[in-house]
Amino acid sequence: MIPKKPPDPRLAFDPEELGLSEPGRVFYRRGTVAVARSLVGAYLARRHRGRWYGARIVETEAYLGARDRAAHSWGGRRTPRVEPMYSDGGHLYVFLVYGMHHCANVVTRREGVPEAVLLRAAEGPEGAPRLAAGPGKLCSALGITTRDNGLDLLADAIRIFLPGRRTHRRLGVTPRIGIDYAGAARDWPLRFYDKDSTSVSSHLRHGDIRSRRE
DNA sequence: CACATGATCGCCT
DNA sequence: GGCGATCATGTGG
Repeated sequence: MIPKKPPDPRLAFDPEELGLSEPGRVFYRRGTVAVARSLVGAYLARRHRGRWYGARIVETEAYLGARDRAAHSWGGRRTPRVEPMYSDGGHLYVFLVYGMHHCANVVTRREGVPEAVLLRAAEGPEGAPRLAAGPGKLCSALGITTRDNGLDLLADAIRIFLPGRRTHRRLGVTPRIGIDYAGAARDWPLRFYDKDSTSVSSHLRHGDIRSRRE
């Protein structure tokens, strides 16, 4: 069989040592904005050849299904590519953009409600600087490709781990990136990020949003 | 630092 | 046939 693309060895980590735990299905079935906020500070992890590799998520975006012009499922579009967005909360939706970069999404809500959270950036340990600072780089660092499309985050080799309670985190909110075509939805405040992380994606790193004029 | 551009291909119209 | 839920590199100020 064809070997999967391996994760970057610098992302090796131990969920138990960090005191992390996995959420249940109900976590993912909540409102998409709530899930997007909760995932900032959580860990995206992959089991590869008996070891865990993972990175702490520092930036996410919510995509609100049929009513959201920026979402692939806008207007209820249901094509083979988008199909995983219609699955039950807690599944993975991976797609290819610009012919070369992959983007990973966590599906939310119930089966039939096509909403998801785009994982835009994550950070590894010291020594892996900005390895996953962008949606394409995040997938590249963990070796996530369309082969992983549709995986169940509660059963398969890609998982989400939540940090312990009282974990410090300052959450920033802005409009989403790269969706200027989306009409009014362009300005919805659906991007969430860790204000104290240096690994957010490169567009707005040194501060706030650029002015958006029509 | 602020743009501009090229690479590259699956998906949708 | 056109265009992205991107990124690295190159130009100019």
